[in-house]
Amino acid sequence: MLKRTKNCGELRKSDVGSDVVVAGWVNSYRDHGSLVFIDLRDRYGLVQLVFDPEMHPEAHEAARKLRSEWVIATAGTVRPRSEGMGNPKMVTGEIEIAVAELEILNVSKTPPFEVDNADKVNEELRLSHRYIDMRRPEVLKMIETRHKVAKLVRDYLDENGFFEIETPMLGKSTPEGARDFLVPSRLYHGAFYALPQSPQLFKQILMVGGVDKYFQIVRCFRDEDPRADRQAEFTQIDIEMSFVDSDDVMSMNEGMIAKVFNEILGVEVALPIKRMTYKDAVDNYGIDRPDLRFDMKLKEISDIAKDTDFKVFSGTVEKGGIVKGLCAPGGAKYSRRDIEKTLTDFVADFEAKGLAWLKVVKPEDGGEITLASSIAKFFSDDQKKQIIERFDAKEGDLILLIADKEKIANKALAPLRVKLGADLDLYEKDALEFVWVVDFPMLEWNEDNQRYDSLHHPFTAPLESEMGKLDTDPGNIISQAYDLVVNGSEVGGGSVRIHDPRVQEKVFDLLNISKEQAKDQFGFFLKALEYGAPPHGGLAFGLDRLVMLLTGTDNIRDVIAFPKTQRGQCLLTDAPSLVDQKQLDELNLRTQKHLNQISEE
RNA sequence: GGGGUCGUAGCUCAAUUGGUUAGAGCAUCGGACUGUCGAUCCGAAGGUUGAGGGUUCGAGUCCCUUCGGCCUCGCCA
Repeated sequence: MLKRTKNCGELRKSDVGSDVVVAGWVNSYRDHGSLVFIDLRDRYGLVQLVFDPEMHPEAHEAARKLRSEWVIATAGTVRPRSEGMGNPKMVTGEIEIAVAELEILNVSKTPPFEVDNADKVNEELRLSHRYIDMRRPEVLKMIETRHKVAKLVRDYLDENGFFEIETPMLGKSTPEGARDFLVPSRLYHGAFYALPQSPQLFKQILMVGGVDKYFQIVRCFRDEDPRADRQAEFTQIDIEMSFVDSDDVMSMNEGMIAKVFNEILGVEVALPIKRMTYKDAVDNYGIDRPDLRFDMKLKEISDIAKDTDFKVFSGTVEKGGIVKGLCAPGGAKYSRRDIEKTLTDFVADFEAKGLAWLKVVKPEDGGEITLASSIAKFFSDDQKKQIIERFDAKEGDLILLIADKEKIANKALAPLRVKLGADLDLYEKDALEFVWVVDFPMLEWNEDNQRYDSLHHPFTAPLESEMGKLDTDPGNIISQAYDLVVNGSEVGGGSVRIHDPRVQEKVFDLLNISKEQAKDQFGFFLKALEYGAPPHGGLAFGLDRLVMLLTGTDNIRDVIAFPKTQRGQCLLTDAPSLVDQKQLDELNLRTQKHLNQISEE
């Protein structure tokens, strides 16, 4: 076999005259009957090969048979292309290789799609032939970026004294949180392991064990329906530190994030990253992960709305709801149909029952700006003026309002704001806005189950100053949790943990987890806390989302070498699949027919 | 579990209001060609219109069911 001496994509004018062996895949061929040109591709790029029948008839004859994606190695001489023959579109376009010897390393069936046009090909086909899709420079670039991020993270944390430690993948199922993936145990019939949703308890136990600083780039599993930016199997950069407060954790980690963005994108992240309280985020942006690339803050106008003749507004406020909205700069250009159909349908997905709109216009008589709308007649001139002032609205703007329960108004307005920000071009394409969201409530009242849920997770510590509220006012406890948000995407989050077993028991109690349940599910952990647990805290970054931001994609499958579909299938391997009866027998498992199937029989 | 959207040749797409034998570009196969680089030129082959059922004289097109991709609500401590 010809042994490779150079990579295709790295050859330059300076290599002219040297004899090289290159190997790769046939990207394209141009057969002139006499001269044959091949663009050869490897991970590093393309290079043009020339086969000349007068110089090397054997190689030329063989070259005429080459087809797309055949794997070849060639020996030849790098030579310059003469004046006007260069290809400025290729980085190797100033040279070519005059091939003396061709070795066909492997043939290929005609590929189901062309590598050059794969970005236009439907994703299903690309995923089932991921090894072909992967030959695209864009995909290899993602794989490279992901590798670089992992390396930067390892180097940074190593330099700062962290140990990389693996934790078990076969663990104990706990009913809290997301649905577990279960793995049946062969040795204990009827018992199951669960794949980790995160190594949360193990990393805390590592702190109890005196490890002091831990990290792991680790796969996590949550059996919930996927979205564009999440799938059931994902990777976290998991970090934990002892004897720290939340400021220590945030400053250590923003240093790491700044380094990653600097090395990969050349961006200087201004440190320290700014902070915003949970309350400010929800009040001004309707959500705990605000997109700060543009302003357009939400404003509440319940005080004005309650006195208007518009029953939808006044009635909602009377019933304890709010009227809240935003002012879209230049949004008056939307047609009434755009607003009443497209935008109203959009917010309806988030349970908003309606969307009121007011266009900011200048009257024909040239007076002061006012509001025009089918509902404008319900507002007095003074009320219109107050609304305009509240939003600091300008002529040509569009004010959109939702009257509903506060939770629903925020839930609908937050995505509406993001949509309008994009539609109205309110930010630069490559803008990056980082923010730590802090001061989260520790608990959240769950209406359906009539109990508290953890907003973060049950191991999150309250602010020390809030400890007194554990007995008196648990719903208003502020916790020591923090999320790092970039461009409206939560890329990481964590907290200072509870290290006092008495506090931990108290929190379980508030979460309506009985002593027996707590002992059964978390007994091992509570026990560990009793043997000298140091104060500790940490966080976890979503590696997939970080790489998405760094590569500018909004599809998580783009940043995973072997991703799964929306129904959790791997189209390459066809997992999940049925298994042999023998395997089931060994596990003492029997599959159950669906009720519908039974009734059909 | 719900909503939306898409599915036509290997790929990307077209096909008027339900109307003749479902077309085009690329890819494939055969031929021509000494400097191309998305090579060009000539020719050929390629279809259960995702699947099943229905309405109709007639269905890619309308209706029902179903499968799959994507987006999304719920869910995701």
